[in-house]
Amino acid sequence: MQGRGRGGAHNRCGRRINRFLEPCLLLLLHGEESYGYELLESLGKFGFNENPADSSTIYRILRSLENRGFVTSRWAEGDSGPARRVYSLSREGDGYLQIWVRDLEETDRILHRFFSEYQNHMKLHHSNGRKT
Amino acid sequence: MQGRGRGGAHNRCGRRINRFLEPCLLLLLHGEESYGYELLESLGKFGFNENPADSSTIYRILRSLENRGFVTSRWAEGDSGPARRVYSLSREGDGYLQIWVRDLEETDRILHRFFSEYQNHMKLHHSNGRKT
DNA sequence: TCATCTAGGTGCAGTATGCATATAGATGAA
DNA sequence: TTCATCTATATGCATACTGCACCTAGATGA
Repeated sequence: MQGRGRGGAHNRCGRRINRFLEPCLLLLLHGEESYGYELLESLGKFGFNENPADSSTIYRILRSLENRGFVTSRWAEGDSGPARRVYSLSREGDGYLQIWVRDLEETDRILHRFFSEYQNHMKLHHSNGRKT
Repeated sequence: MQGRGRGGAHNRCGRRINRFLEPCLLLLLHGEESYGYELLESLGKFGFNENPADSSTIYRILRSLENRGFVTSRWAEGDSGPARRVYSLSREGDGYLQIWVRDLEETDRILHRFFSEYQNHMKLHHSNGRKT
């Protein structure tokens, strides 16, 4: 992304899979608006059922996305329970999701480069007669 | 890993690809000792040539690995230049690398789950007649 | 009345990390 | 000798990320 002052864990190397919840939320909001509490449950489909996300993280990411103009929010009454802050993806958010997808594809390539290096090294190392 | 007090970006969800340099360094040290400055250059083979790691990060990860007993270090004179702190992988470090590999394989699965969800959603969404 | 569920949020502390900078030995050119 | 440069390690700072604890508050039903 654009101009930060300094510092922080953005993305030089270190290919952020931290902040991975962000693209998941963007995808969930793509084409269908939703709210924090519901999104929290919807995240299960991405595979971290056993390690569910912390609600505070979800709410903070949603507010951060709104501050950057990638989603908009409004208060809405539900069929039951307290009012909900309902989020919608903006055009900019749609573009940001595309950027995330390309970024994650690059992460995937780097990950596979690591696996390749690992397997190659272990094969050579094993033929050197070491039991690991 | 074992007992941290609280806080911190470890690995509930958020599957740390942050700290990704750590397994890369462990793999580089597997079977061949080396030192920070050399490791920094060797990291190129993992694919972040255009986005090289910051040396301070490398040195800090190495010290952290040593504090946790995954590597040991000694000072050594090289053929030229200042003395080097040479690191060797310990038995525990070898086990830690295995843990990292399994962890990254899980990251890979989650990443592909995301791609799958993305492609599936976009296919359905497209047939709904939206131009995105 | 009261426990519980739904819903959103803040404060704190610890971790992670890029950038700037410091230190210092080695090397070779001016 | 002096000085720039390369090699090598390290620290300080600011920012970002995030799990846990905790808070507020409406809705619901026993």
